[in-house]
This record gives sequence, C-alpha cells and structure tokens, in this order.
Amino acid sequence: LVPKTFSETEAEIADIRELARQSGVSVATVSRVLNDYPDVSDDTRERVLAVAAELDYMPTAAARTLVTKRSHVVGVVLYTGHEHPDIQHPFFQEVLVGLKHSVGAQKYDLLLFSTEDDENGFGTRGYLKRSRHHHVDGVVLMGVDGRDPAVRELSGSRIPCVAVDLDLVGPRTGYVMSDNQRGAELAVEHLHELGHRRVAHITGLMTTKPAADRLLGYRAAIDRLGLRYRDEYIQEGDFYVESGYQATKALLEGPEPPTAVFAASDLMAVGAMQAAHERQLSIPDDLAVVGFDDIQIAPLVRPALTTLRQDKAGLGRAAGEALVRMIEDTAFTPPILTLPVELVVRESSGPPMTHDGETHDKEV
Amino acid sequence: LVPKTFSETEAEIADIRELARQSGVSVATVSRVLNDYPDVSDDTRERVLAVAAELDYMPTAAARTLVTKRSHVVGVVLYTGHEHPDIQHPFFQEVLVGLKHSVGAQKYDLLLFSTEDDENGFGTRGYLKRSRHHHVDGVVLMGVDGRDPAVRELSGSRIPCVAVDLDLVGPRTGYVMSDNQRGAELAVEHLHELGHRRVAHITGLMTTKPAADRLLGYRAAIDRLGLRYRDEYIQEGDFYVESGYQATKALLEGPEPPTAVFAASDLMAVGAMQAAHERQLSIPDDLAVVGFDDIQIAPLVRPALTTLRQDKAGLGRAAGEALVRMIEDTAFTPPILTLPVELVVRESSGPPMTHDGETHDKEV
DNA sequence: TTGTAAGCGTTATCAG
DNA sequence: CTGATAACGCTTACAA
Repeated sequence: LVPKTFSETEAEIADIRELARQSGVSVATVSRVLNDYPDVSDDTRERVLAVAAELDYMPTAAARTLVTKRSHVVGVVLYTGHEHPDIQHPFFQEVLVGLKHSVGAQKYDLLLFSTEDDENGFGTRGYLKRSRHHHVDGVVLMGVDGRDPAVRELSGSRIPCVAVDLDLVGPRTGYVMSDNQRGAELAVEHLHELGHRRVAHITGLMTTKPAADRLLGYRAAIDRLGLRYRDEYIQEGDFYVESGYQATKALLEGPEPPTAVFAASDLMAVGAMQAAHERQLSIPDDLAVVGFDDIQIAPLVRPALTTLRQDKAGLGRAAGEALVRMIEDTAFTPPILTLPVELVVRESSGPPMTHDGETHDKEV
Repeated sequence: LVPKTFSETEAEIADIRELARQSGVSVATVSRVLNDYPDVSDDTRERVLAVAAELDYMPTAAARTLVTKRSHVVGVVLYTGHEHPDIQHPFFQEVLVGLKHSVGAQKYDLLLFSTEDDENGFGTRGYLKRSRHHHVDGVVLMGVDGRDPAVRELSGSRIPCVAVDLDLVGPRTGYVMSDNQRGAELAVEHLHELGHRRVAHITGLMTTKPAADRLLGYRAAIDRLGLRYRDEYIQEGDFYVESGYQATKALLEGPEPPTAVFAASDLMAVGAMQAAHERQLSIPDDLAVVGFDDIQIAPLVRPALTTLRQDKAGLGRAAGEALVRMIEDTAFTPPILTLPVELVVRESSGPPMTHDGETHDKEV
C-alpha cells in the first residue's frame, strides 16, 4: 500500500496499473473486470470496481483503440465548404441531432472531419485515409457529392458507411433517404385536389438523387391525374432561396403561368413566395406554393408554408442505428432505408382563384 | 527488397515498419521525416516521402496520441437534449461551422461529445472524464449551463477550454461572446431615433450571460436617452419562439402598450410578430420589432426582421483560434473575447404611427 | 479464477 | 545524420 509519489499538487490521473496495485490484483484482471468478462470472481470484481470509482478511473481510448482496432467513434463527413457562403442547409443540422442521439445511446461519439474545399494540409480530402488515421469504426456521409472520387474511395472500402440523402452503395455502404418520389406525388395530388391544373415544379440540384426522385414523383402524379405535362413548367433550381426566386420569376413570365408551384425545398419555396410577392401576387390565391423538407422556418414565414415533412431526426437516427449494426455485426448487409414523408398543410396552399379554378383543362 | 506476403486480396495497409523497410531506413528515421525533423539528409527525406506517397501511408492517430499525449482533436460539448424538443437553436449551428473551419485549418478535427440529458452509460455526463478518455487537446463548450458541476469540473481543469456565449473562466478556460450590451443599446437607440418612446424588452433566458447583458444594455440606453424605464415593459423569455409570443401578448394587454419591442433573440421576435399579427396589429406601423442574432430566417420572414447581427461564424472562428493558441502555447493566457455586433435594419422596424410619434414624453 | 508477457503503431532517448 | 530500443496504456493469448 505504498502511496505513489504525490509530487504534483494536482491529482494524478490514475492508470490501469495504479488501479491494479490499489486493488491488489494484476492489470489483466482489472482489464477483465472493466470489460465485463464473466470469468472474474464477484469478490474481485467488486473490489476493482470500487477502487475504479474512487480513483475516477477512465481508460485511455488511444491505448484501447491501438490494440482492439476499434475506436467507438463514428466519423461524419459533412460538407461545409464555401459553396453557399452564408448558409448551411438547415436540413443536415437536424439530421445531425438525430444521429448524435442514436449513436450516443450506443456509446459512440462523433468525429466531425473538418473537410472544406481546399486541402488543409495532407492530401486533398482523403476521407478514407482520414478514416483510417482516426480508426473510426464507421462513417456517415452527408451533403457530399456522390461522384467525388474521395467519396467513392471511402464507400468502396471495407469501412461501414451510411449515406444520408445520397444513393451511395458499396460492399459495406448503404443509405437512408426520405420517400422523395411519394412526397412529390403527395404535393401534386394535394394541389390537384384543391383544384389546380397548372402545377409547376422547381427542381432541386439535379445531380442529386432527391431532386431526381422528386421530379419523378411530380411527373408520375401529373400523368396519373391526367394533367398535361409541360416542359415550360419545369425550372431547375439548386435547393437554395435564390434559385427558387429566379425560377418563379421565369415561370410567372410565361404566357400561361401556373396557378401552383411545387418547389423541391422549403428554401426555394420561400424564394418563390418572394417572387410572387414582388409581382403583387397573393399567396395562396394567385399562386399556391408547396415546399419540401419542413425546416424550422416553414411555419414561421407568412403565409405559413405548406410542405412535405421529412423526418430529419429520424433519418439521422436511422443512419446511426444502421451504421452501428453494420459495425457490430459484420454479416449485416448494408441497408437501403426509405422513410415516409408527410404532407403538412399550412397557409401557402389553397384553391386557385375561381376564374381559373375549374374545367377549362384537358383532363382524361 | 523481399516483398511482404500478399496473402490478402485487398491492399495491405502500410505500417511505419513497412515504410521503413521499403525505404531502406529505420523506423526512427521514417518518423523523423514524417514529423519534419531538420536532421535528416535531403536524400533520405525524399526517398521516404516518395515511398510514403506510393504506399498511401498515413500514421495511426491512436499510436501517436498514446506516446505524444496529443490527439489533434478538439472536443465539442454542445447540449442537444430534449429541452426544446424539435428545435436546435440555429445560432450554434453557424458557430459550429466557423469553429470547424478554423480548427480544421490548423489540422485539428472536432469530436462531438454525445451528451444528452440522461446518462448514456458510464457516469452521468463527465465532460472532464470523457475529455481525458479521448485525450482531446482542448474543448469548446456551447449551449451548456455554466452552473452544471460537470461543466465546472472541466473548466476548472488544466485542459484548455473556450466557451461560447457563456462567461466561463478557469486556469485554462476563456470565452468568446458578442458585445451583447452594446447590441441592446443599438437596438434601443435605433427605435428611439425612429421616434419610439415606449420600448419594451423581451429578455432571453435570464440564467445566461447574454440575456443579462442585453437587459443591461437595454436599461443603459433607456436611461441615457431619457426614456422612462418601466417594469411592466420587461418580459422574461427563454430565447425561443413561444416565449416571445406569450411575452408580446402580455405586453399588448397592458394599459399603455409599447410601440416597439426589442426581443433578445430573432426567434422570440418572430413570436412577437405572430402575437401582433393575431391582434391585427401591423408591423412596423402598430408595433416595431427588433430581434437579436440575425439567424438565417431573419430576412425571410415577412416583414423582414430588423435585428442585431452576431458574427456567428466569427465567434466559432475566434473560439477555435483562441483554443488552438492555448493548446500550442502553454503560456498563452485564456482570452476573453468580445466581438462587435451590427444593426441590420430591415422592414420590421419603422416610425410609430404619427398620433403617438412625437413629443408627449418626458425627455431630458 | 488469476497472473505473465507479448504486442498494438508510434515517438523519443540514447548511442554511434 | 541514423539506428536500436524503451516507452505510451491497454487487451489478450497462454499458463498456472
């Protein structure tokens, strides 16, 4: 029971050896206790645990990782470059919360890779390299471009990956996504039910899967409902406000402007409202607007935005759960998950003004 | 030059020993090259670097951390509990971006401690313990309560810490914060200049320093401008929408309702606008509203919100830079930084309606 | 049920 | 300028 040197005025940080000494057992036994091995006598276990608590002992992750090859850390690749200078898309923030909660519950922490446009030193952005460097047990990818070679390198590796809103697959890579197509259909159906026949669509960034799926859903609904599909009712946006604004201006300048517009994001829907407002059009009377996402601001804008709610936290949670399963069970196949979306009707959608509400359209 | 066994079909992950072998030098020398030691011959250096590049070598962080006691990882404590069920305050998200960029530029990564209400296993929420576990070189704290014992334990330790929007100090702990008092003064001055004499204030959560400072600034400006301070013009909120809504309802019910309200957050300002709207009051004519933060939605609500812009990314950046300095220079004193705020005039503030605009007030 | 000892992949301290 | 070799704090056969 020789006390260790108390040279420092601050408390020494206890070591597993120190713990062993004070418990009167070997480090191996301490390790067994700490890792819940069954073959330890209750007596010993209790004693070690007591000393551990007293010393406020906590194992060093680095040492453990080094030998076990597991870090209990999940990497997060989340693009936060300068593409959209002031704005982060609010979507991912909420996903992150869900993710954090679900992996946290399983005792994993999140490592945010600081990955901007420009290389910050070693290599450009070697996601795989960095994942190995930190020995992360798995990775969640969000807001990145699936065509990026660095992304493909990672998704092609044996490190478990889950992408959010991105159709990435690989030997150990799956993804979670909202039911974007169905969501778009719901949007169009809703507008159709209200009496709209001239429904335009502002797409998201067309290099992304969600944008493509929403356009698909839009078309499918248009066809199924017997509405006429018109090329000039499609405007390409990029998910952000400004593009929605420009797209709507263009739509409104046409010879036969739409009475309703379905934007593939709430941000673009807000832009659409601004454009309408600028032309003295009232919403929803002159122009009905439906968004997608149901971000925080959706109920706060005036008029409150009708939109398709994505279960953002749910996406994060699903991603986290899937990832942990993949990590802990090598046999578990990378899943592809689709989460339902929900139409939330607020004030920005209503019937078209009567004079063009009814039947002068060519239904089937 | 005996090649290592290529037993696996997948590429082997090169080790520093492998690197040494293929370079024809010892691991020590390789280490020297990799860590930019000066005492290596250019010849050797080049050779090693070449092989390293070819093998796509990347050192294992865990091993390095174990021996150097430095992880090049910064911990982030960001409360994301269930207090405000669906919402994250948008403020911190933007701070996080700035933080990520600044520490990323210095080659640090961010470890998000998954810290909810409930304990997720080991101990409740031992921030210090977990910081040591992961060997983080420093910690940034946001959205936490400074009175939390776990927080105090961390800020009292020798681990470098920087708090954001929280007046935390300690041997190695400093903080960054906006000039909240000045911001509040600017808000009141702005309203006063517009002709308002009955200016109310909805405070933030009064257990926080920013809320206290904003109230201080409000009072200071009220006094300096010779306006009458009235207790009934002060309503306590909690930074979120609902509290702003309730506070404004209460204010509007008084015998002599204010013509302007300064809310300590944009979210509460939005709540204020809703309350006004509900009473058929038009903004800014019947009620001028000024917020604080300039979050993303501020320019998007109708009318667009006048507010005090905090340099959110700047706060994150400042926190990151200060932290890294503290990490790399033990002698560097924990700084207390105050960043300026800027009045952004939009549509929600204007002169009061003429009938009570002018002079029936007791100016000095 | 427990102890001994060999690593895990690096860096750091010595000699040479 | 370079090479052995001992840590770093922990887990894990292998023995006892």
